Amino acid sequence: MALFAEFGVTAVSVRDVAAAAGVSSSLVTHHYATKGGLKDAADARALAALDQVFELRPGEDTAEGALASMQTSLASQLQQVPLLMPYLRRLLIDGGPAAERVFGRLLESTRHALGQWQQAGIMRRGADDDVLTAMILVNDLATILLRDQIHATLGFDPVQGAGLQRWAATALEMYRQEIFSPPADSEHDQAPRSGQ
Amino acid sequence: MALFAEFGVTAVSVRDVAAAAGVSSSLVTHHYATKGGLKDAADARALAALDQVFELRPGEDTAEGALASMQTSLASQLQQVPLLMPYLRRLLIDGGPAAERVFGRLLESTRHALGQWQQAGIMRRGADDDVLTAMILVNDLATILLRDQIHATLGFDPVQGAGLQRWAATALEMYRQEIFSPPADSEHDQAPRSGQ
DNA sequence: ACCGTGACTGCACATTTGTGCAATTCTCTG
DNA sequence: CAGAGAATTGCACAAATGTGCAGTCACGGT
Repeated sequence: MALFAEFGVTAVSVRDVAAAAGVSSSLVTHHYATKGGLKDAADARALAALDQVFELRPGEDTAEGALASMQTSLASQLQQVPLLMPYLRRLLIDGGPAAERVFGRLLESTRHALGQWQQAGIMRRGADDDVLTAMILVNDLATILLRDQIHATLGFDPVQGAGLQRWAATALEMYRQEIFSPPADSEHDQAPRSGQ
Repeated sequence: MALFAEFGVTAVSVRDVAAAAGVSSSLVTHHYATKGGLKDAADARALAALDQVFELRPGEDTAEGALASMQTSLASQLQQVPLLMPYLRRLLIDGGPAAERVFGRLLESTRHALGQWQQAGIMRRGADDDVLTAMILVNDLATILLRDQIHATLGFDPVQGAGLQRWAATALEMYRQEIFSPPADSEHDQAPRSGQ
């Protein structure tokens, strides 16, 4: 998974995988039959891990404490399973059925969370909620996809440690302006809104 | 460039390129010496096209009419040079010096545009403007990177025709809430802000 | 003690791929 | 029209790669 994620499937040979695992290349083909089988197994492992991640969600996204943007929750949860984040990146990049499946699932999870936030009154309704949901998800995923570029130009890693805090704070600031309710501690003047 | 963009450099052989061009593989190596030379030439061509795109910008981004989000302007300008958008996608995905260079240039262009908008008073200042600038750029690029996934799940192409209009409208709606000044035709109540 | 099953390996083979080289054809110029 | 230089090609070769096959070794159940 590490090799596939970093260099792409086609750029990695079965012998590379075998060498990284400290075994012979024959053993790899013995277990997974073909290279495609190996790729399928890696995809299945990633999808299973993602499923497990999503199982945890419904319990925690009712309170306002979970409001700290999809970026924070998604990135931190992915952090718990090493290799999953770079592999998810490669999965989305390479496209195909697995990518559509995982993207669809992420979209569904995002839709669910946003729906709860809207019902709780901490998020307003958009004019085009389907597109808005996808856009928020896409914005979050973009941080993963362009992680290296952001790191290289801004000087910090946006999905880890202090860099994540800084990036998430800006995302939160961006979303809080009317998409989410203005924060009470804002230095801007407040005004009643049509929402509630 | 089309083959590199769609399948990645390693997945495309020199013979593939030659076949697509209707010539022998020897001619390709004759002109570009090695496969790396071919890749470098393709990169140079893409970077030159991008440079040309950015030359046009300073003249038009003073008026409020140019406010229609970086997404619209970037995507529509890339549209004028076919192959550039998918190639830019592959460039950013594969990483490397060329990717850093083009990302840095895009970031500089974004910074310039946002600075002018802030000076014109149609955009407020953020708490962390460096990060906010990068985030806006990254959000726009994400539309290109995840184009296929968005298309597959939402049912329309977010970077072309009517789909672009719909996607850009949502982006504009998202950004207009306080990041840009609230539009005058908003149905929400208005309030004075500390900005100006 | 026997043996079947699975982990594991070395070897081989056909195909692909990058690259070099000699030869041929095309094109433009003096 | 002749020839120089570029365009273009066929061929070859070594390295890499996916895949198949026979065989060895460890181990748990009967």
